[in-house]
Amino acid sequence: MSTTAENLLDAMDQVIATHGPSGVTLRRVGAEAGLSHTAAAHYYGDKPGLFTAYITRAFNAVADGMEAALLIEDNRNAFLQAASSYAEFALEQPSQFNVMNRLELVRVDTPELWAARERGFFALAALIDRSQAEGWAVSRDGLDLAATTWGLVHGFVDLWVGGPLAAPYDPAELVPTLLRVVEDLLDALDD
Amino acid sequence: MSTTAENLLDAMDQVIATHGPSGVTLRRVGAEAGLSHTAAAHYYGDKPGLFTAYITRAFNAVADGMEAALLIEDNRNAFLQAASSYAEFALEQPSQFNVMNRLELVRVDTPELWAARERGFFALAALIDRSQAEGWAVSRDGLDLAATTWGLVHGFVDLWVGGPLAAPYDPAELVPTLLRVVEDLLDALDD
DNA sequence: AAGAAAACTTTACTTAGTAAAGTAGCAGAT
DNA sequence: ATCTGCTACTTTACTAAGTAAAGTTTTCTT
Repeated sequence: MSTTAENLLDAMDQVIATHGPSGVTLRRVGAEAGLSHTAAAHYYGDKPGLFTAYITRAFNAVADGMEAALLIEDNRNAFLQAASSYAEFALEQPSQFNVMNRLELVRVDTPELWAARERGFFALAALIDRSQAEGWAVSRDGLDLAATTWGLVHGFVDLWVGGPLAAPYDPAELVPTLLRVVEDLLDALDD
Repeated sequence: MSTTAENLLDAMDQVIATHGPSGVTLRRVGAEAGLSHTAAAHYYGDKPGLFTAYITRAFNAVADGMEAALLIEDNRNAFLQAASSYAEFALEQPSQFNVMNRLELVRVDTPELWAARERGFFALAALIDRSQAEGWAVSRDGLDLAATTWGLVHGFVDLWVGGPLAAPYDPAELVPTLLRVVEDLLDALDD
């Protein structure tokens, strides 16, 4: 069973898919969910509030994937799993991925949003910590490594999904290509 | 001397800086430029048209930096110059950088926009071509290399400027850190 | 000097966000 | 059993903003 509030977030997926992020109106989201044009505002306060809830949910989904990757014991495989789960999320939930980093859509002073963002970052940081404890890239700063690896994966996927690399490339090639690149990066960062 | 049309694009910088990308209204842009609320629509057709012109100009500015980097004879230094010019553009023109990749804001079927995007990509591709001709990373696919290097630089800068890495990091450290990362990547990709 | 085109403005209409008040159904308390 | 209040919305109404269309003024062009 899903609540009315959750149904509104599901309606967002549909509205973004058909009308794009800028085509999101509270009226359309309400209509898509079979409710009045003020229903979304009732549950989430206003439009930024609706986007905040939507994006928070997306970050938590990404963080779930990262934390699942952490369960893999082999560090290299854990990194690869984290990267591919990020890419797969982008491919499977393009509506969510496309708006996740649009800070201007959200109410930035929302603790739940930052907590959701940090969950993913902390999972990556933990993996790096663990890898360094086992001798990988020990001469480097942990935060640097997190920024580098996250930056590469995010940038790569972002450009592929809707960016200028979308045209020349085949979506089915994203994950394998990304994995090659991440492997190279892991080797490059090692001492 | 600058034209009224250019003044409107300059007004955009100001409006985005003070009200954010979603705070851009034709009325505000007109007012900022000392014109009526329909002036921007007169010159650029409509709001997407205004953003298209604004973003096209930004891509051309980035491409200028990339093409300037191409003039450096040493390949490694050319890569580093290209990366730092990208990062410096992001730091100096945050308003422009923040909306450059927002495809939903623009009229995507605008040849000038794609031409401007391609200028930068082609400059990078030319640099990679040249580097491969001189023996660097010869076993790899050129497009792969372009995607990887652009993806890393873009992702890194994007997360630093306004993204989740903005908080823990100092802007002044962006360029030096990025250059370290790019050097590592260049070594990693080499055979 | 006259006509045309360029460079805007004025007016007016429609869509969308949002505040505020309203209503229907259900849950205990009495 | 009914009263009270709460939950879950809707209705109404107002204002900001995009945009079409027509109008006005200035500036070329010849």
